[in-house]
Amino acid sequence: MDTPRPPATLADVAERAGVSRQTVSNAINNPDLLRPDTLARVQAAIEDLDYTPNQAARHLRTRASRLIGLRLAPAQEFTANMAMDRFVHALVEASGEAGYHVLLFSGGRVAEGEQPDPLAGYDDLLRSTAVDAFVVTDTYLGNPQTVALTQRRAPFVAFGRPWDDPGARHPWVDVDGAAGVEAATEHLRDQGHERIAWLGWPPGSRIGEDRRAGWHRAMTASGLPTAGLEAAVEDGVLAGGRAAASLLESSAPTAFVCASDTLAVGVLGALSDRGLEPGRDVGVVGFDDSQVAQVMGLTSVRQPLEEVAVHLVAALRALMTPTLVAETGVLLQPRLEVRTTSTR
Amino acid sequence: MDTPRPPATLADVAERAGVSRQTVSNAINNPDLLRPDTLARVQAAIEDLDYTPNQAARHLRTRASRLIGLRLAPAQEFTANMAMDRFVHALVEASGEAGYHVLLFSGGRVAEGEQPDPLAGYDDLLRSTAVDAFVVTDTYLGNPQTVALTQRRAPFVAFGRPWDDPGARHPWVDVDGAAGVEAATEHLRDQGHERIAWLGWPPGSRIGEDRRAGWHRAMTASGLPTAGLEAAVEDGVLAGGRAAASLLESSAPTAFVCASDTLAVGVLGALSDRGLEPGRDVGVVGFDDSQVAQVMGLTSVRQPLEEVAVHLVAALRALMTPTLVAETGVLLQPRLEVRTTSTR
DNA sequence: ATGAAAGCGCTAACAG
DNA sequence: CTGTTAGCGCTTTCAT
Repeated sequence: MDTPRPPATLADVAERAGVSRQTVSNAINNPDLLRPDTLARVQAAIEDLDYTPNQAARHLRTRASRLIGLRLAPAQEFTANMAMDRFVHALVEASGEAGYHVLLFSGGRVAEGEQPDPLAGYDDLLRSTAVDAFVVTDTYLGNPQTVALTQRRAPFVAFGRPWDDPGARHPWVDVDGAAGVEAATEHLRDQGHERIAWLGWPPGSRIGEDRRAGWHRAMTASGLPTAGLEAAVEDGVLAGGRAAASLLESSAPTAFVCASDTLAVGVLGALSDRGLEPGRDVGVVGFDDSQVAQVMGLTSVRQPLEEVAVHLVAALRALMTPTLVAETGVLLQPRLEVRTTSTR
Repeated sequence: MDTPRPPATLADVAERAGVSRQTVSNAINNPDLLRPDTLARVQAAIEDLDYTPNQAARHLRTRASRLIGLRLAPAQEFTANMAMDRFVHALVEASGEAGYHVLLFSGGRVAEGEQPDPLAGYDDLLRSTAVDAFVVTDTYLGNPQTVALTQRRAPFVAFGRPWDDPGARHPWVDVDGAAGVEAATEHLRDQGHERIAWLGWPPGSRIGEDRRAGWHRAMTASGLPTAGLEAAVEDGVLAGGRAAASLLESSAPTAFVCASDTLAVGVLGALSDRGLEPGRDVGVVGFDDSQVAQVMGLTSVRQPLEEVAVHLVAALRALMTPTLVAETGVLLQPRLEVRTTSTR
């Protein structure tokens, strides 16, 4: 019990079971090739010896590590990080079910004043056969890495549409932000609101434009006015608060749909300054269903990250199984998490 | 450019450089063994061929994967998850600097009505040589896994003190919660508060008791009253709000120190219900410096997770380097992040 | 300072 | 259905 005996190997099991090493290997990887009684004998030996295959040896032989690489963004990139935690969880879970583990690596230190190298880390991991494939998450940056990875013939799937690259061939999974915002807007309309404002980001963010489109679509479809009812500011509580104050001043909206929970929190602050109560007086909806939203009772659009992860893993498996062919694009629907800031 | 040429191997490099394979290996792992000119020639060949050592082969030979295992807790365990995101980031960063990657695995699905197996996943990863060591984070559960891992002679370090196990021999790193809360309490006292209430968790959580001790220590040291100025409730916004309301009613505190940001948000709600302004009227301090605190302007005790990660990795390296000997315990000081809810 | 030989533990390919 | 042979790419002896 106290001797750190080296772990059993295939050969040990084979000897104990009175079969060849190959048969043990088959017992593990292709059980149906064995006669039931042989199989049972081998399994008993495995049990007795507490045998677990050595991954390194298996990897060397099969040229597969059963590891999926995920790069953690170096800094807080815009707003997407709010949900990163949940996404990582979901991915680990989904990968685990498929027999994969998730290997985290960092974007690498960014030297002062230098552009972060979007490819840092990928290359080494790939060529050193440390991972079998990647999940790329920050495609909204203009996805320089997706084209680079494609060039390198690296197997990868993206969480996020290839917005700027209509020729992209890689599998991707994304969430329909526009539909989410549309549903949020309709929800506010159903609560009796007519002057529903959009608080979004400055132009240039495809995700931001997509979300705004959802608001605009819902408003025009319902015959509601949009003129003067929108503002675009950097993601931040203060900026959101100021923009909300100014909108309240200029165009008297009775509800706000926001591109992020952060902006929505800013709106909440502006309301509080004016003695207005969220929900009863003014409806507010955020985006991402972050911890902030959950804790503050903020109605928010929630991305189905668990589902995203499952689809990503499925695509990955398809990618790595020559006989399977992966869907190239999957668009998932978010859900509106209704809380107190949008109901009277 | 288009041919997916197989990656170069050591032999390729050796041939190109006109040396033996062993020399190339030395060039990489023990450069000082080579004559400068040979070294340069080998390095040029490596460059030309874009060579990266095959990890699987290296792992098999050296019996080390340069992977650190981190288990993601199955569910939302109490309050600690608020900071998990930041911690994972920090660990990935610190590991990367030391040439390690982080392998994430899940606690495994917990069958309906069953106890989650605290050891699920560890065993296989270890024996299959998939990881070299583990970082264990949820020691506050009564750390069943630390003893189990110790028995199995698995190299691991813990984020969290071995509260219930004075005989524990494994390295650990923790944050001095008591000192953090003490500093928070003193900060409120310095702001002129005398009736400072403690809003904590029900007994039974060592972390909770530790934090409470910090408040109590600061109060008695300053000769301030504590009687009737505390409440213990489950972690939650609603529970925190109710407890705060009841304390305000019964003992008129002018400030609250809370065991978590969640509880502090509850206090904020209770204040708002009464038309009291956080900071000006009543001081409020939370714990963890979560996104919620940052977004709401909540003063909070911030754990130095980056530093924790660095120490954990250092301990891990010591553990795996026979010549080095690791410190068994490191206690780090948190920092008070002062925002608007505690200043007038 | 450099090279030759051996083998880590496994599985693919082929025989029987 | 089972066994034999070979070798994945690397590093650790041990010679030179």
